[in-house]
Amino acid sequence: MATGRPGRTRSEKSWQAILEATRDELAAQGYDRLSIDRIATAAGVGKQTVYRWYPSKSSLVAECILRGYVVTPGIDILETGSVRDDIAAWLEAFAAGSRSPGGAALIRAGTAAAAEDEEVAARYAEVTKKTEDALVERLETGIAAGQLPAETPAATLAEALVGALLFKVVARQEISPQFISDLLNLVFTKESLHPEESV
Amino acid sequence: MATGRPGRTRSEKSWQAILEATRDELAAQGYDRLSIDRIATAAGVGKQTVYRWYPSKSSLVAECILRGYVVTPGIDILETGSVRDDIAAWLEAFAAGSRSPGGAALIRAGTAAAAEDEEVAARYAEVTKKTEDALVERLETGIAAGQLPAETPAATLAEALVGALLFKVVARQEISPQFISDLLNLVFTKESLHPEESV
Amino acid sequence: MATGRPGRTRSEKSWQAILEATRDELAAQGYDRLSIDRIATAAGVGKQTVYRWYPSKSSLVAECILRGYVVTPGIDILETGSVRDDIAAWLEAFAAGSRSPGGAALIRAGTAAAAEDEEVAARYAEVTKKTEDALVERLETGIAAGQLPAETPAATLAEALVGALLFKVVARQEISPQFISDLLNLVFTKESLHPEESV
Amino acid sequence: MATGRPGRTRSEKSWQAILEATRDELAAQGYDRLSIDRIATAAGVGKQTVYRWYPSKSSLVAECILRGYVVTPGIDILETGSVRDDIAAWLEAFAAGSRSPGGAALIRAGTAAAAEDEEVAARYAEVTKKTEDALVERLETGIAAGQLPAETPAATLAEALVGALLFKVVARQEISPQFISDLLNLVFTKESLHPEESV
DNA sequence: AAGTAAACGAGACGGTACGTCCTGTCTTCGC
DNA sequence: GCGAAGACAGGACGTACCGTCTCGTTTACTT
Repeated sequence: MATGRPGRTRSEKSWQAILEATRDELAAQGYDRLSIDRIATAAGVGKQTVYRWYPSKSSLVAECILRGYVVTPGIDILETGSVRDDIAAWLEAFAAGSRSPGGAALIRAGTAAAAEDEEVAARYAEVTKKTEDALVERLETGIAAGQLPAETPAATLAEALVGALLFKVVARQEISPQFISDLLNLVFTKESLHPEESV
Repeated sequence: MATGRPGRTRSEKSWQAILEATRDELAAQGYDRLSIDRIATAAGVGKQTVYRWYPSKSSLVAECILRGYVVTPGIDILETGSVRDDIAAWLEAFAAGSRSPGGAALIRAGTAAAAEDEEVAARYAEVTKKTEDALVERLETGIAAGQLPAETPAATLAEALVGALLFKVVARQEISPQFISDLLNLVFTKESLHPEESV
Repeated sequence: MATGRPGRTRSEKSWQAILEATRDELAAQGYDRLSIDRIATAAGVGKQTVYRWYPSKSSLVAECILRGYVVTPGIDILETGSVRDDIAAWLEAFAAGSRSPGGAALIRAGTAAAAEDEEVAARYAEVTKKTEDALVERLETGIAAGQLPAETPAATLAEALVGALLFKVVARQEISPQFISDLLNLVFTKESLHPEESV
Repeated sequence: MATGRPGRTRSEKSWQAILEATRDELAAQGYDRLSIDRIATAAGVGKQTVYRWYPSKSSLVAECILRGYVVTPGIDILETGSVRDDIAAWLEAFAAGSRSPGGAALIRAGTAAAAEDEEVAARYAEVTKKTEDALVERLETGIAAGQLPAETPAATLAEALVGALLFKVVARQEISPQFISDLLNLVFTKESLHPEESV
């Protein structure tokens, strides 16, 4: 695979080691305690190599987020026939992820990074958008199946759900079964077309 | 104001100058670019004075947040008779606040701080809780007035609304009238007791 | 010992540790392999403390030289009655110093530093001047005693002697007894008033 | 010009460009601020090509010195009949060289390099030796002509003269006509066989 | 003419050191 | 005795070079 450019080709291996080290540091230390020195050492790489790939701490983190190393609120949403069940499964999957060892730490670090830096925010939004799109798709199937009111604003609903969950993680509150159940009740109101509901 | 102790009393003025300088730095630089050195200089205060009041960057920011210097999603919620109108007014007030010059920057800095530090997260939750409580109160008045279903989980709804809004700010997306309108439609479903709504 | 200035007083101890560490590094590594990092670590001092005292590697070395940590071609010149014997003793003392473990290394490092940096050169000249002055004083006593021609240009002679010796050290050549003896014969020529000479 | 070996022949042009770039850097920056990177770039050459010719900064400088790019204290010594006049001419030529723009800078850089590195010192000594040999030759002619005492130690005298001059350059002092005149008076004492001298 | 191999320019690699900034602590003076 | 001023040890920053190691290309010698 010729590059056409002179000089040694950039090391794919170093690049991956950098991203992995960054993820580990993010989970262990959070965003503002990240140290490029430490990342480079952990990755077995010169500091200059880190800077050759990414000009700043924030763009490095942005890349990690974009590549799903950090915030991946599970894109896979089931399609079992019941929208409510599928959304419930997704909520529980997210809650489970946020309870895993580094899970919440990574989400918090990523959110902090997004809150502090415009570029990171853009990547963060890109990634959450994917989840929201998957949610929207499932919600619209539900609308088509008559399981949700026709005028449900799916995109906004998806955004609100993601926001609510991330907020819980940032505020360091547990995403309890009760919370999930309440959210479901809000989305699928009594008046909705899914009358068998109970908390 | 005699303290009964010998020696010079701690300067209230210094203390305020510190908090104000911190707020300004937070708005201008964000959380991880905060510098105690700069804060002390800007406040015209010795570094030790800062540390005398607050043992760390995070607890200083925690205090700023707690005292409403940073994230204040307007606690005052109207009671005009229509829950929907009152919630709409609150949403719009928040949106307006997030569009003001330092408004979004402060919210983002505070959120980043909360995401990175447990103590800050606790204060952050304390502050958002006040807003949520006010929302809950208004929602329950609405329920009592029959403007919302009896089984509406007010606390969770309040949390989700706050989360959704903060997420928009972090992701650097505008809180559009459409978004607000959609949120209202989600809360006050067509089948709800407020049928005259339209986007 | 009041300084009149606020703030912590500069640590005399740190300062001495820095100079000693510098001297050790100079002897061990030479001038251009000096590392401020290493000096600071060896002195048990923060790098900033080094820079607070000296703005650059060269001014640090300049100070070391000036304080006699580096090039001290023995100022003490005897006054036994015979100029020739006294100068011979001094030459031999210098030769001995240049043969001691770190002796030659320090002289070379200091000379390299002087050759590369104007400020160091000034201090270097200051120090060698002291030796030259002592030599001149002794030579003039000798002239007065009729042991040297009246018109001997003592200052230039002193400078030439110092230069010749330093050159030998830089060129990494031994200062042999023969060389010393030859120098003496040049200064105290056969025609001079010290007729008992033999190589 | 067949080499008998396969592969591209080493580029004479690159080699010269390297030496010239090194000399320019030495004159402009001194020895310890030399940068192989900069030399390679200035010479329009890959860094590896520099290292192919010379394994280190010091051996590169050693070569420059040896090839007379750096320290050339003028070998050509006249033979007019008067030793004193010829030595005087040489001293003045050296003084003139040390006053030329890059002249003193190159001498200082070379001396610094010699003081810091054994290999460079060896080449430096080789080059100064040539000058000393030429001086010795002229001095011995003078001795034979009866213009200097028979027992004059020519080699040591030559070494001392070179050392005295280089020391002046390193110490950044001008080689004044007075200094030259004094040196001559020392070598050719009043009692010597050239009595018509006066300052 | 095709093949082999060394040297070329370019430039990325793992590292070390730079000089600056900041942290949290300690110390000295002035109010 | 508090508070500003500021020095302290320590650690991270982003940059500059070190000497090495590929790249793709050019040039010479060998088949």
